[in-house]
Amino acid sequence: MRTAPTIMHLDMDAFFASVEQASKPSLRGKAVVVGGLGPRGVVATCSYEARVFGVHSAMPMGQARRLAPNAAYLVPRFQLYRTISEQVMGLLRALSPLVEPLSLDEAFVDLEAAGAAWDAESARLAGAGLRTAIQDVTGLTGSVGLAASKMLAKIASEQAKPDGLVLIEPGTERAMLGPMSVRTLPGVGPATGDHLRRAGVHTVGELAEAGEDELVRLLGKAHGHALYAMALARDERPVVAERETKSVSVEDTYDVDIHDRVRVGLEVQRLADRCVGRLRGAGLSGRTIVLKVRRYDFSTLTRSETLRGPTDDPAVVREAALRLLEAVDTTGGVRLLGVGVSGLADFTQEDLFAQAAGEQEQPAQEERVEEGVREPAEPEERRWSPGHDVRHDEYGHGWVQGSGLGRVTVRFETPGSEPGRVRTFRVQDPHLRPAEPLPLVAGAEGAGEGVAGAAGAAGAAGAAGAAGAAGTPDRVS
DNA sequence: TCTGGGGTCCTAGTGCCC
DNA sequence: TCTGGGGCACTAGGACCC
Repeated sequence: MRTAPTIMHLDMDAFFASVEQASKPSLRGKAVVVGGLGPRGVVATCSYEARVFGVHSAMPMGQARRLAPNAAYLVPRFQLYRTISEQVMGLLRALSPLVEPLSLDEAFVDLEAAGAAWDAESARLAGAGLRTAIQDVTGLTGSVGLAASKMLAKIASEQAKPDGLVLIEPGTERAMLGPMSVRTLPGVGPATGDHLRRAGVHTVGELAEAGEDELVRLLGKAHGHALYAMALARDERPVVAERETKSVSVEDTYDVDIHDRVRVGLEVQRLADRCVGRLRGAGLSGRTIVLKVRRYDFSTLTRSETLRGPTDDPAVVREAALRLLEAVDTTGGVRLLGVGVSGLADFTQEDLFAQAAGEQEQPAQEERVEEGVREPAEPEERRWSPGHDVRHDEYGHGWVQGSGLGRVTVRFETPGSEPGRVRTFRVQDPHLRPAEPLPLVAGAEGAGEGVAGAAGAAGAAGAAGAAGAAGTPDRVS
């Protein structure tokens, strides 16, 4: 392990919710919950204001609504988050070529690799500079952890949240870790935590005292060795810039359990097509087809089949997935279906079977799937998702606050404006159209088209708290 | 109250080959 | 010829992460 704290972990604060607050002035300082809004949705992220009520990630949305009934509930806008994430990753890469993204809002950076830092002081300066740059470019805050290993840098950034910087001085690690809960360590979730607790191990210090042999006996070889090393603050994993994708999958949870076997089959084919679309988009093919079924009682099973060679042929994947489905009992209903491909290669080598199957190939597009299985088609029923941007011919740029009963409620404001007013329209109003998100900071590029009206710095303190998240419409057009 | 979606990694059982 | 063991591929499931 290195002797200077030159590994950095960046974690954007409540990322999805913060992006929504930055783009919607009326939500700043308010409880914001982002996640699936259907009957089986869960919370993806929520603002710190919502966490005060006990709301947290992975919580069922119904429970969140009971805890924070006045919060703003929005669906995720992944395309926008990806755009902002790319801006942040660009800032990291300007610091060092060795950047390891973990997700849209997290990354490790090896500061030593490019000479960006060599000791505690230079690392702290680099971290502080990065936080300022992120704020300038995106208007958002991120927390930075600096330490001599990835594990410790991640723990440090967790301690730094929200909007802070923590540096763990080399030599102090074990004393710091000792009293912490075992759940602090990466890889210790509810199951392992419970397992350890039953064995009388609660803290990282007790984990180290238990000894390697005991941990291997309790948790298995790989996990036991890894956890013992972490308990001693030993972590030699390097920052890896390029990671190969190992599998590609898509899955859907249905609002209501599906009982009809024919419908299940159609859904599996639709998922197979979507999965192949992703696979092809990434220039990949794969050998192993995986079907995932979650039944009415939440029991989950997977079935897989390995082909003779990698494929990206939708017909081949569809047929394999349907063969796997034949061996699954779906009586009682299914709540989730998924199709995945693993054993990936960056080439396609269709074998004879695949070619034979290709002779009766059908188009990969989802349009192939029969009606009645899919979402209602536009434009008969225009759908206005909460949180999505819109433009009105007369009132300009805004976002959907809610819709129902043939009405859609829109708040007209932009990232740089004061909190805006709410108006309600008919869902079919010809003057209202979906719009691209505006940049969070005036002048920042790439967050969408049409920067008009986005003047002024995002995050302006004066904008916070001036309007309720669920304001009453003041006009119906 | 009732549990998303997209991943990675590990373990254990089984069958096959040498 | 029989048996055992190692190595490997495959399959299924579980835990964990964001």
